[in-house]
Formats: sequence, C-alpha cells, structure tokens
Amino acid sequence: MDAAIAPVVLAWYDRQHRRLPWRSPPGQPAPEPYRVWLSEIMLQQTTVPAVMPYFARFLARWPSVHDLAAAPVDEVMEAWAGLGYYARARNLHKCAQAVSERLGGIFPDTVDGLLELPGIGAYTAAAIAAIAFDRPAAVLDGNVERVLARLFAVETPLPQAKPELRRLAEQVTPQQRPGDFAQAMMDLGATVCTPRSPDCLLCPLQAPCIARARGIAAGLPRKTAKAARPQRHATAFLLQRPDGAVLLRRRPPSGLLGGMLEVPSTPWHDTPWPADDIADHAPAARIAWAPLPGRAEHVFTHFALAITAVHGRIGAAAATKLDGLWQQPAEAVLPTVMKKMLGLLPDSAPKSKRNPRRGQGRP
DNA sequence: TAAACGTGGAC
DNA sequence: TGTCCAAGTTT
Repeated sequence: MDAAIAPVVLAWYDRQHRRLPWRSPPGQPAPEPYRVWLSEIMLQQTTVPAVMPYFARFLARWPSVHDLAAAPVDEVMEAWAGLGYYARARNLHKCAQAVSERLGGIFPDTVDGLLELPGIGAYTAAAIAAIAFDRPAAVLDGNVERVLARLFAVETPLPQAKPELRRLAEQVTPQQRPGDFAQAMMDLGATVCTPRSPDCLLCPLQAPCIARARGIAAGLPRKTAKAARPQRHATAFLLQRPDGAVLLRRRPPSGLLGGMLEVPSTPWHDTPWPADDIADHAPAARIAWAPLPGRAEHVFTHFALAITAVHGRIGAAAATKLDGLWQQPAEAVLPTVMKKMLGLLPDSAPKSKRNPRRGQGRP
C-alpha cells in the first residue's frame, strides 16, 4: 500500500500546489540551487508569509551566491533583522562564502555534501537535494512528520517518534519526482493536514489514513510536554544625544541575538530590578536617569522578558567618548525585542499593537 | 540528549 | 491572555 502513496500525493500536488516565489511549478525545471537554499534557510521554523518579503529583498540585493559571499556580514545581519534565529544569518553568510570560494559557486548536489555546510542540517540537506537536484532524499520536516504520524497512526510522541517517522518517510519517498513529492507533502501538511483541525474531507490520503479511520487524526502527532517559560526582567537605558540619536551596541557574535545591535540594558534577571540598582549597569556615568512610563513584554522561545526603561540625556561631546554607535530611533535596524525597548521613548507614538489602557476606563 | 535559539499569527 | 506552532540547527 505504501507504494500507492506517492502517486496520489503527486497527483494532488499537480492540482493544488502553492505558488511560491522560490519554487518552480510541477513539471518545470528545478529552481536555481541558490534560491532553494536561501528559501530553505529562511523557512526554518518560520512561516511562509514572514519569509516572503525577506526572500524578495535578499534576492534583489544579492542575486547570486557570489554576491552574498562578498557582502559584509553586518549588512547580512541587518537585512535579516526581524526574521529571528539570527545564527541562521551568520551561517547563511558563512555558507555562501564556502560555496563561493571553496566550491566555485556550485552547491553540492548530494545530501552528504550539503550536510558539510554551515546552517544545513538533515532536513535542509534533503530538501535541497530533492528540490534543486532531483535526488530521492527523504525530506522530514514538521509538516511531513504530522502527515506521516496520521497516515500511519504513529502514537509515540515527538521527538521520540522521529526515527520511526524517518523510516516511514524513506519508505514513501519515490524515485520519480522526489522534489515535487517533498513539496507536496509539505503543502499537504500546511494546507490540509493542519495541526488543529485537519480538513480530512479534502485530503487525497483520506482512504489510506489510519488515524482518520480511528478518529484520532487531530490528536497526532503527540508531543511530550515542554518546560514552562521563565520570566525575566530588564531595564533599558535610552540615552539620547541632543540630536535625538540613541546609543546602541553590537552584541557578541554568538548566543542570543548574536551579532545584532542592542539597546544597552541591565542584565536580564529573574527578578525585577530595584530602582537603586539600575544605574550600576548604565552605559555611561554621571547621567541623571529618569524612569519612563510604560513597559513592554517580549516572548522568546525559552523565556519571557519584561522590559522597563530609563531615559538619559548626554551632550554631543561626551557622547563621542562612549563605546557603541548612535542612531536615530526611527532609523535603527534592530531585532524586535530591541525595537520594543525603543518604543518606550517618550515621543515614539507608534505603539502598533493594541495598547489601550492607561488613564481612561472603558467607554 | 537536551537546551538554546526569535518572531508573529491563529485560536 | 495564554498556548501552540512554522520548511530546524547547533552545541
């Protein structure tokens, strides 16, 4: 029966495939490996709508892997700002340099070759091999895991079920059109076999789906509970020059927000900061720090950060003596959490998110 | 092996 | 408001 899976999925894909900028329609020649690679890196743990504008900008600015390799890494980081998981941007640049300089601009066309490159793991190597080079590699991402867990009623929770799901993926991957098959399985997972309420009536695998027969599709794949998210607290130092520019710094190259610009702040502590302790961590001495009204919250994968801010002013001459760089708040290109810190500045009107409260009660 | 690593949208 | 989650990789 497994042999019957691929043809059904491919026939569905021929009719229902999503049109995406990094993709060729079914039956057309494969897209350039550079585009496949760029899109796959951006799509790691990231939604298609979020990737869309970044992909367009990167491709317009750096049309080839050589162009990207030749770019200063800070420009690549800046272009990535807002997309998240910034190690991807650093590895993207490293990978471009490896391909451009060591491989003459030619991406490896095998899973093993691709796995050697920075930022390319099991999923991405298989995806590039299948989509760009038509290799029959078994592609296993979150979508495919879900489709297979339901199709074969795998009740073992993730991530323990991964080896079993991988075997199933290898079992159903066809020798013909493996790239289309990989994309078809992902489209199926993204549009029909969705996490919460799968649209089984529209599914081409309705008949062979064991979970559907047992009425447990929506509950698969099972997942082991994750740890609670701790709360941390920080106070940002919004130090402003007479021309309005604020002090920013470059974070260390690795770790959280590695290589990105930051607003100076207290350490991110597990308890709120007593007012008297805040100035101990200030980026400049002898500044009259004034607490600002308002607070912001930012949720990372593994902790949440409650943010308050203090405001200070500094003369143009004194400002030149500090480490860091000065940028106008509206023009700074920053990770989202840092933009939220700047959002606490007195005259920064755009609180885009719904932020009613404060003052008047409900009308 | 498990934890670190961002963000925004959906329900 | 809270929880889940999206085309994972690295250490």
